[in-house]
Amino acid sequence: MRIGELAAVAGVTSRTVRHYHRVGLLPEPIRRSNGYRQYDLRAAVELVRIRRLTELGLSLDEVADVLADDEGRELHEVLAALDADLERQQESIRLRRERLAGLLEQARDGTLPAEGPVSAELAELFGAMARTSSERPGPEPAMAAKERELFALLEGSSTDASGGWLAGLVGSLGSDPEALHRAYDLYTRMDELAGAGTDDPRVAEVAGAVVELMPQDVIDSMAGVEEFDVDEGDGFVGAYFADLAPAQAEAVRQAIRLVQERVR
Amino acid sequence: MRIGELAAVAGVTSRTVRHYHRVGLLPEPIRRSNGYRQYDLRAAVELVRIRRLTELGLSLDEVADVLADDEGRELHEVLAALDADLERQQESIRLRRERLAGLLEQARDGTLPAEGPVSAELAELFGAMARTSSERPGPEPAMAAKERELFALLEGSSTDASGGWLAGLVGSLGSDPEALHRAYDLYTRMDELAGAGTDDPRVAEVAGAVVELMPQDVIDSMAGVEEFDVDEGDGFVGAYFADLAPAQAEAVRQAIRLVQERVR
DNA sequence: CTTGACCTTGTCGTGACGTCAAGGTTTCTA
DNA sequence: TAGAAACCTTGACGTCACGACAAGGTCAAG
Repeated sequence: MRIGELAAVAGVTSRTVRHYHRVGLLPEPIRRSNGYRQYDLRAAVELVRIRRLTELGLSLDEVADVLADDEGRELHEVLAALDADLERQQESIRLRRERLAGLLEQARDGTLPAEGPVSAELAELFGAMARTSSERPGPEPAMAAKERELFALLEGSSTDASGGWLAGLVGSLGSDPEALHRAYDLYTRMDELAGAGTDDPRVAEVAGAVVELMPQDVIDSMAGVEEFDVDEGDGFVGAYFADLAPAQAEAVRQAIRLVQERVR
Repeated sequence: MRIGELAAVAGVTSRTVRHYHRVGLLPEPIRRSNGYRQYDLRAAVELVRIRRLTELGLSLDEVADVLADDEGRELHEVLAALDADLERQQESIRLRRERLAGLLEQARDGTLPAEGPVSAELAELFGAMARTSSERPGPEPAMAAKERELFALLEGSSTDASGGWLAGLVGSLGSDPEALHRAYDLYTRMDELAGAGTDDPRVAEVAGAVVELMPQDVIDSMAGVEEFDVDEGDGFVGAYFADLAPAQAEAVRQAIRLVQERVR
C-alpha cells in the first residue's frame, strides 16, 4: 500500500499519517525505489488502532503511552481519566448553556442591556432604570449610565465588592420603583455638580442624600469598607474618581466617608 | 491603573491584556513617562465586557464582532449560534462517554481485548475465541490471532467491508460455540499450510471448508464481492495476502472465488 | 505528449494565551 | 542607603493536531 490508500483505509488523510511518523507514533515504513513509502498490513492495523483511540478523545501522547505500555492496566486508567475529564467538560458546557439560555431569553424580551451580558438580577435593575428614565422628563442623567457601567464592571470583576453589598443594593433598587425615582433625583443632582467646585455646598448635600438612600441592611453588609482608602491616587479607585468631575468625585468621597463612620 | 491591577480587576493575567492589545481587541492606552501603560476606568469596563463574552465561549474574533457592531442584533445571533455549537459539543461528548462506558465495563470484566477498544460485538467474539482456545489442547493457532487483527482493522476502517457481512459473520461466530470450534479446526489447518506449496492438495480442501462454514445469510449479504479482485497486487488486498504464507494466501483466494461463484 | 492523480520534503498558520529571557522601574524593608 | 521583591517593558518560542501551500518528482491512462 502507498500512503494514500493506507490513510483511506483508516479514514484519515495522508498528512495525518506523516504527522504520526514525525511524532514517532507510527514507525516509518520501508521506501520503494522512487522514494514512496510502502506499507504492509501491520501498519494498517496499527493506524486503525491509533485512530480508534484518538477518536475517543485521547491526545497523541496518551495514545503513545497506551500503545507503549504492556496494555491491560494503563489503558483502563487512561480511559477512566478521560471519562472524568469529559464529565467535567459536560458540566462546564451545561453551566454555560444555562447562562446562555438566560441571556437568550433576555434577548427575546428585548431586555438584553447594551452593557453586555450580565446577570439576571442586574439585567432586571437595568430594565427598571430604563422604565424609570422614560417616566421622567428630559434625557437620562449621565450619572445613571456611569452607575450602570460601574455595576456591570464590579459584578464581573473579582474585587471583594461583588461579595455582598452590591447584590443587596442591586436587589433593593431593582425591586423598589420609588427608591429608583429618588436615585434618579440624585443622579440629576450629581449631573449638576459637573462644573461646580469641590467646595460647593451642594457637594455635601448630595453626599448626605446618597447615604440616606441606602437601606440599613446594605450598609450593614459593607463591613470592611473602613479599609477603603478614598484618597488612593493611582489604582483602580483613583481611576474611578478620575472618571468623574472634581465635585462629583468629592461628593462620592464624602458619601463613602459617611458610610465608614456609620459602620464604625 | 497599571496593567497588573487592571488585569486583577478583570480576573485575567497581564499577558492576556497585552494579547488583547496586539489583536486589537482593546486599544493601547497612554503611557507614563517610564513606558508603563496607564489605564482608566473605561479600559476596565471594556476588559470586563470582553471577559464576560469569552467566558461564555466566544472566540476573540466573535467578541470583536459583537463589540464592533451596533450591538442588539449581532449579539443575539452570535449567542444563538454559540448555543447551537455547544449543543453539538454536548451531543458529541455524550456519545463518546457512551462508548467509554462500554469500554470501561469491558475493562472491569477483564474482557477488554489487547487489540484495543473495539465494538461490544467484536469484544464478545474475541472473548468467545479466548474461551474456545482454552478448551482445546495446544497453543492458539497463529491464524486465529491474524483473523482477530483483520476483524479489528476492518471494523475500524471505512471500507465497504464493514457494511454488512462483517457484522453478520461476527454475530454468527460469536453466538455459536460449535461453529467457533469448527473455525478453530480451520485455523489449525491453515497454520499447517504455512510451509506448503500453493499446489498442495490441502489448499483446495481448506478453501472449500472455509466456505462451508459460512452461513448462507452471510454469503447472501456479500453481494458486490464479485468486483473484488483477489489478484490485485499492490494495494490493501495485496498487503493482506503478503501477510500470509503463499499456500495460505492461495487458500483464501480460492475461498473468495468460491464465494464469488456462489453469489453469482 | 499531456493531463491528472499520486507522491516527496519543508514551512507557515491555527487560538489564546503560558513561559521564559533580558532587561528597566518602583517600592518595601533591613 | 542598599538591596531585594515586585512590578513593568519587548520579543520570541511553545502549545496541539494537523490543514494548506509551495515546488517539485512519479506514474498510468487517454
